[in-house]
Amino acid sequence: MPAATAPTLDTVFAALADPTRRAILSMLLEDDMAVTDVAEPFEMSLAAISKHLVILTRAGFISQEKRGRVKWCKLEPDALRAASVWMQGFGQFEAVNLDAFERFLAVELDTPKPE
Amino acid sequence: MPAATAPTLDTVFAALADPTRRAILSMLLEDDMAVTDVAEPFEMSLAAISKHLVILTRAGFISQEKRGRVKWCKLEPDALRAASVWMQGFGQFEAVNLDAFERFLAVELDTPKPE
DNA sequence: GCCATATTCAACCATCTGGTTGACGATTGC
DNA sequence: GCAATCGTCAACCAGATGGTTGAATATGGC
Repeated sequence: MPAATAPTLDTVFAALADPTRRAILSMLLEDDMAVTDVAEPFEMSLAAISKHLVILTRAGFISQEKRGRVKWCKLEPDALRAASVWMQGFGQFEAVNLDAFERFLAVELDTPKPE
Repeated sequence: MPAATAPTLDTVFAALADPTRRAILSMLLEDDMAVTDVAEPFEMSLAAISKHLVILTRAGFISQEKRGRVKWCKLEPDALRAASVWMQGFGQFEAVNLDAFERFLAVELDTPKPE
């Protein structure tokens, strides 16, 4: 389930503004993980990590699927696209930049995508 | 003066998480502006805008130069690079994505850059 | 059935954030 | 010189954020 409500740039950037959450995303880059395993390397309670995961889910960065009693967290890299596109808009200063990136996006945004 | 202390991903993303600040950046995309002019379209006090500009400055997104009694704000698009690079790391999932973006960055990051 | 494991919920707390107002310091123009 | 303009500072406030603990809810294994 990729985020109930369409994530806004607000929620997307706010989610990325916390080092713990960015670290979690990096961990999930390697493989899907159970909540308990995500929490293991951090020096904070499981409940705190659980909250971070809710925020990441609402921002659309991860999806969570419960199999048995463990809940698996999976990275959803598509969520970074909206933010990335917004940011790259500021590259317009250098003509080369926009040009190159538009070609890049032409390929990247090929897949149809609601919202 | 491009930010006294090197901006962290924390400050960069936090700066982008506010709609007012993103709107300010968009305005500055068109041209440099005085603080008063930046504040004009918003329904909040000048002091509030002044605070937002401090946050954007600390994040490295803008620089401010005082000429006479007017302080001019100028966009500094380089600041987006670190964040952009970090984000694109998550594109690694799709080989195409990384490939295209690395070519893109190869050109973009040509200019030498500390940190 | 029962105990252990996995995760969330609820209440609480300190701190950060984004806004306000009013006073203040610089600078300009007449 | 003096009034007006530009911008920040300081104090304050409400609400969000990031953490805690302890209880509650599934589920799995024996």
